[in-house]
Amino acid sequence: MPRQVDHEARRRHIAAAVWRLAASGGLEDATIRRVAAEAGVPARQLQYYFGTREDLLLGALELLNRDGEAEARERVAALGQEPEPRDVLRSVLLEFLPLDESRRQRHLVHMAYFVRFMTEDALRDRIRDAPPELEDLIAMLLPEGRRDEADFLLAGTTGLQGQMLLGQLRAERAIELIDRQLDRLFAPVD
Amino acid sequence: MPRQVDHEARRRHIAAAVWRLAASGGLEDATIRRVAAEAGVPARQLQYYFGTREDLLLGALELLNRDGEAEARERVAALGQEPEPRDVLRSVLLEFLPLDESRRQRHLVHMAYFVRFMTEDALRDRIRDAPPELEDLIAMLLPEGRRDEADFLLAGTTGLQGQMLLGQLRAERAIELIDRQLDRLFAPVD
DNA sequence: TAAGATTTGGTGCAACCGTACCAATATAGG
DNA sequence: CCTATATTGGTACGGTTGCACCAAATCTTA
Repeated sequence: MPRQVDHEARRRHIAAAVWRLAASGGLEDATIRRVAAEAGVPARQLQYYFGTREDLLLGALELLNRDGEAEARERVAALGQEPEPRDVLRSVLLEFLPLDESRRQRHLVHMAYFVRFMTEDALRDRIRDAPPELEDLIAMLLPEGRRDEADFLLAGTTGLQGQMLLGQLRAERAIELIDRQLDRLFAPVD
Repeated sequence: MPRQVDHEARRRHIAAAVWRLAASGGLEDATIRRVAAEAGVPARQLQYYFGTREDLLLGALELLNRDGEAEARERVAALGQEPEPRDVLRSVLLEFLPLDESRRQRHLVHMAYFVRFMTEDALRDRIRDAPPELEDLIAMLLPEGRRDEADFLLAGTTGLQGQMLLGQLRAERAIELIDRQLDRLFAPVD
């Protein structure tokens, strides 16, 4: 057997270049040649490790999501052994806001893929799984499991995400708005 | 003077082709040649009426927004002479949901422009004006003018928009969620 | 060491891109 | 009718795109 290479690492290195380009100029900027230049590798290497451009964009998205979930899980775990439901919920929601460069880039890239999410079947399936379980989780963390409030809370958070990405909303204000909603939802019942 | 042509009509006809392509495949599908074919006019005509491709995309967005505002104003006006604040607010919020093909396409196209909104200065300015006044309006329509609730209500609505566009949420459910929030916000104070 | 599969490098091609350019055409005023 | 000008048509060009293809290089195992 010949020389072995860490495929995962190479793919991640290339994917990171895709993310940077897609975040700054949309998917149309993520051409094979441009990505190769951004990653500092010959264009041929992208062919070898991903195949077609379509496969490259799909693979880059897959890695992005994997990284994002890992990061999110880490931050929730950092809350300690037996965290309050409210703190867990707050942490989950804040994961959707671009509060650091990592999250900002991730959400930006997601926006770049958005139109394709709706028209291309391969991508459609890839996101139709996650959301329901996420809304279940939020509903469970809420007192009395109020489903309507859980759904709107998540919708509101993603809405704030969009406003932040557009530079229309500062982080402090977004967090404040979420905390006010949490205040209300976790208020003692009269 | 030679033959005169209704410029506005021609531009709108071409812009509609841009919308259709951008809604189905993103901005990268809206090439000059493709738009021309979609509109059924020679490519040269796009040059004449819009200039460069950048100008075309900008102009198409401008017309889209103009149409959208007109449609929205119409629907609010249809509420009658002295509508209840709650009905006005509900109507404004529902304008953000893709409840018919017109709105669906409009929001879809906006998503296609999203990444550019953030990176290109020419587009940045074009949207930084509207939002504050919209949030003011919502806050005014709310009892006691609760600014925090107004802001989160708008964010939640745009969040629901995204979920609907992705096919994760049905229209009835989205409207129900909004109505539940309105129930709460317009509930008589104890 | 020999072998053979894995990994690279570079290049070529057909298709498409945006747009500049030049003629031809059509029509409203004189 | 005639002419000036708004409008259209078609094309050509330099550049980029995705990808297929062929050789060379590299390293592990037998």
